[in-house]
Amino acid sequence: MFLSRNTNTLDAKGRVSVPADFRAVVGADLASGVSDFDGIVVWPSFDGAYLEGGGMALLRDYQALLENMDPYDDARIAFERAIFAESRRLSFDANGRVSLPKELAEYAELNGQVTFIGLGRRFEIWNPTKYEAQSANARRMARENRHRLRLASRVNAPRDGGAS
Amino acid sequence: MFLSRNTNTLDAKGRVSVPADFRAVVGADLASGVSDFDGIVVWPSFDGAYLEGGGMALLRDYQALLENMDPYDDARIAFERAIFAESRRLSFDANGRVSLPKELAEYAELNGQVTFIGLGRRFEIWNPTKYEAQSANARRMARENRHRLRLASRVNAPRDGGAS
DNA sequence: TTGTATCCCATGAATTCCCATGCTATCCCT
DNA sequence: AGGGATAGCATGGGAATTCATGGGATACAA
Repeated sequence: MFLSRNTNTLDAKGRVSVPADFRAVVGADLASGVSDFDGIVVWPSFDGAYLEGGGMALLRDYQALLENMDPYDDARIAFERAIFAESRRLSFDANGRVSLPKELAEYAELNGQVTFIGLGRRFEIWNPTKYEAQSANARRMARENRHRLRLASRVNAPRDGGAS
Repeated sequence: MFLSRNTNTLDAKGRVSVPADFRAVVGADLASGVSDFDGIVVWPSFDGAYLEGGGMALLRDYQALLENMDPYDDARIAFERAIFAESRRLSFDANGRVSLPKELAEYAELNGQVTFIGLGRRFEIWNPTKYEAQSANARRMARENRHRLRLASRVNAPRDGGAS
């Protein structure tokens, strides 16, 4: 599970260290045979100027999701083009860095510093300054909506689960 | 289940012993295969100057809750950013300590002593002095709302019957 | 050549690991 | 029940390892 937020430097050669925690996540997939690729997969978000990424396991999940949609559903085709076609495999070097293709860095307006954001099954890569605003906003909104963060009871799960 | 209140010292290296009871809780998850991580996960509360935490099992529960929401629901994104992105995996050393990242200690204004508060499925980490005021307040409010503390009847009542 | 991508090695800082200690609660034996 | 041994827990400090980062060398393509 990708957790935590981590800012690393993007050097002149376009390399950036992937946080060790993140490497451990995809490393576990590799060890357990879920994946055969020692690295991450990254693509430009279709929702803003940042990148999305994950391990091969995530891509498999998206593949399964899309294969359950109608083959000629326009949305399915659009997702395939926006995610699979735009994504790049970035493999780790001996020190746990990847080299970020220029197009991706430009798309997300990355220079100097980049922030990795763990979001559970996937992660995002942001320009640190751009993420600041997002983060402050998220905290405020999380606080306002905190009544919706109600875990189902583990013992006798009630029917409604009701955020009312 | 995380129970009781426990104050331990935060040393110069930022280490603090996790109460043995708490370690037993996450240890059980580990042994039963619910989790594969021997430690706790901690993040800054978005509701005050204290930390929230739990085991990986808790995070999975939150993940399940969030993945049932619309992927682009603003509240879902806010929770993901406020919890997953801000949380840190803290693994136990051989003596059951974790090292608390500086940002988290600063956020909760922790120095010298920290108080772990067991709250069932999750726990909180407070500056002991700050928690005092909170605690008195909680007792008063619990008293005012005592009529609402009505247990649901259990379908298969166990034999112990025990008003202990 | 020039730019680009990989691989290898070096380094400082931060983190983790390991061992030792005092204290307390528990157990066991008489 | 006394009293001593024992094990678990919280804490301190030093050593070793990992992590992020910079730079040089090498290979390949434009």
